[in-house]
Amino acid sequence: MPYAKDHKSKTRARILASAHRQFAEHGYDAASIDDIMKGAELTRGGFYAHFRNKEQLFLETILGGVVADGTAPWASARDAGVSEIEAMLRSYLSDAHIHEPAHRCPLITFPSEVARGTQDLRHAYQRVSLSIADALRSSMDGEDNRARSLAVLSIIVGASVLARAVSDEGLSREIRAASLEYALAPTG
Amino acid sequence: MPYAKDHKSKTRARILASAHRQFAEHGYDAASIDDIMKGAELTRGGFYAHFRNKEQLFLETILGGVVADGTAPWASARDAGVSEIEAMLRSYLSDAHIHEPAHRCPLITFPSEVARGTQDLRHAYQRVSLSIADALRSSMDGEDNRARSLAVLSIIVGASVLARAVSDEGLSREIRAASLEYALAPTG
DNA sequence: TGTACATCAGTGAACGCGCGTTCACTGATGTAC
DNA sequence: TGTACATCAGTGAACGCGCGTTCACTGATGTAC
Repeated sequence: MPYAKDHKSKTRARILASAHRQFAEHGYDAASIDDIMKGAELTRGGFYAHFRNKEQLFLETILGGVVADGTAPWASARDAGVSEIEAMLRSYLSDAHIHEPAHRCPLITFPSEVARGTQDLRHAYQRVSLSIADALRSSMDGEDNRARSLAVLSIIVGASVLARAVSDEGLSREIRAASLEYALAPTG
Repeated sequence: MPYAKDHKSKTRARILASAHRQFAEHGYDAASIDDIMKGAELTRGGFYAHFRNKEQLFLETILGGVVADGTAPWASARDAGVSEIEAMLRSYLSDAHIHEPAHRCPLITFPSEVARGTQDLRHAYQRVSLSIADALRSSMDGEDNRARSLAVLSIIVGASVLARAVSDEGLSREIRAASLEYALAPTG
């Protein structure tokens, strides 16, 4: 047993973290394995000892978002004086989350890539979607909230996608504010 | 004057149409100028007589969506027995629009590419966003609907993005149905 | 009406480049004695 | 405690390939006479 037994898994995690950054910033095609490995302080050849190929790395990058992580913007949160659901939505739509270069949530960082991708990729994206919808749902009042949680997920995903792709920061904020209000409004 | 005077502009339009198809199906990076030109029944060298480079072609592809087009899914429409806004939302979220390979609306076809793109690209995306929001707004009852039109735009964009990227067709429909209902619900 | 010509849209070979992936190797390190 | 060894994570040159872009050219066509 050369090397400690968690040595390889730690290296693998470093590659995944670097991959997330590179994919988020440049997109799937434009992020190169060379740059990803450099970001993990390794050289390109070592990549294939950890992942089958680039496609599998991307899939794991997306699935990484589903891992329980208390700092994720869709994690349960509670600010002073606002409901749990409001705190989650505000965090998800915050300037910090929208403009972070290595965007946390795969749903709004890789929508085009996944829509054009393999069934495996879409399956991973679906898992993340349902996981976030469940997190939203469990912080909503009332019962039988499945439909409402999916609609609210649509709102925050749409608002985030638009907010990031629009050129005017004022409009970006306006879209998020209008969407937040709409998402929180009671429906009959 | 060799060639009729609309000859070049017709060729240009053919290239744009082919580009939209290729970009929508494969994404910006994976769509090659070679394939785009083949789709317009031309060869690669001729491209640069029509467009400065690939980037400019992409920008014009996105702006093409803003052009008045009665057949666009966000165009004014009226089905029997439903309000104008409901007809528009149903059309936008229909199976036909969501699963069309050469997806019509640039907002849901190129979100990742634009978010990572140049200011010019985001400006074009913003113009399309506002144009569709205006179309929604003008078919809404009541006044001062700017905020509501932006929120509804977020819902249909988010629902479409999720619906296309998810692996299960049943979930895709469920997301769209829940989002449609939420978008049409009166808010207070 | 028929022909020579000038124009310029379109051709296709060529360019340099960076990509994903492979592979023979190197060398750091835990274990056995 | 000290040393030789086997292991295997990581290296980096090399591969074939397709990309965006350039450019010298070809040849179809409207116009002038």
